Amino acid sequence: MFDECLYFNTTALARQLERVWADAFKPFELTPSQAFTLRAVLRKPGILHSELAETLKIARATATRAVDGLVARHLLERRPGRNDGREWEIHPTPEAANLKFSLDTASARVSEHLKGELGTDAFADFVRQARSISIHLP
Amino acid sequence: MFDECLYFNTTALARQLERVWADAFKPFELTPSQAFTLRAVLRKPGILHSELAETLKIARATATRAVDGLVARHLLERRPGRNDGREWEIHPTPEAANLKFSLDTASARVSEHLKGELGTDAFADFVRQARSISIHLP
DNA sequence: CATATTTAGTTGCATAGCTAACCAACTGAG
DNA sequence: CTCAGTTGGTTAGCTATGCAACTAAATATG
Repeated sequence: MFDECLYFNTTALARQLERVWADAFKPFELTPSQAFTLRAVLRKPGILHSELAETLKIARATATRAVDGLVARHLLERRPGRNDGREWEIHPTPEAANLKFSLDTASARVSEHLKGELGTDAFADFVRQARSISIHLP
Repeated sequence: MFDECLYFNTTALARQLERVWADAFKPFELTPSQAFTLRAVLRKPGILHSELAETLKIARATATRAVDGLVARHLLERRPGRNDGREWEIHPTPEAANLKFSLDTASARVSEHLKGELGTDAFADFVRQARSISIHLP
């Protein structure tokens, strides 16, 4: 009914992908949000909240909650920023460090599987276009 | 950081589009979800909850809530199904009927604007690809 | 026909996201 | 140096979504 609508089709696809990636991270008992938050910190230990929000393209408030949850699960910890007393560095715990490879692999496995179904080029084109549309939007 | 990730880029784009369409429907004091729910009913008055959920690609439970909200705002009403006592038909109120054209136009205006920025073909290709990926997913 | 199964819709509970308002710490202008 | 403004992060309150469990109605099966 809204076959030509960018909004409708993108949001519907996003919800569907949410389920696919949720399955992929289920073995770790992490939601996609949690897994991506963790992956971002694992790639840049000591990242600040504001950087994290920017990296994940979420609001700062949302980043606070995401980190809260992973701190509660002993996967992340906050340390006071060195120069600026308002800032907090986010560090992975050793437990989280052990997951780094598996998480990246879990996500890569889904991606590879979908590339198989959709064709590597179509897949890459779509992602590229998504980014391109994104940067054109307000 | 997740530049090549289908999940990441699609969900981020979806959130961004959410904001764009939210602006478009703001004059009606409707969120995008509400506006699309209403538009779906306006296109098919008497639609059943299950059909609505399928049309909007949301869970039935979510459809229930969406309709609840619009019933509370006197834009929709439920009528008992004719044949099957479990079913409910969803009908637009006269007040909602007045909005039909404006809502469709508001959405079309955003789309046209974006087509201008992104190029009509790129826009259409992307939407087509989104649907194509969607039907390949579980 | 009586009971078991399926189906339409709802409710409870949880997650992730947002904006707005806030606090505390930093910065800069006078 | 002080006070106004800015900035990093948090909190409050809201929406949309999902899954799982439920109710009630319809259907099927024996």
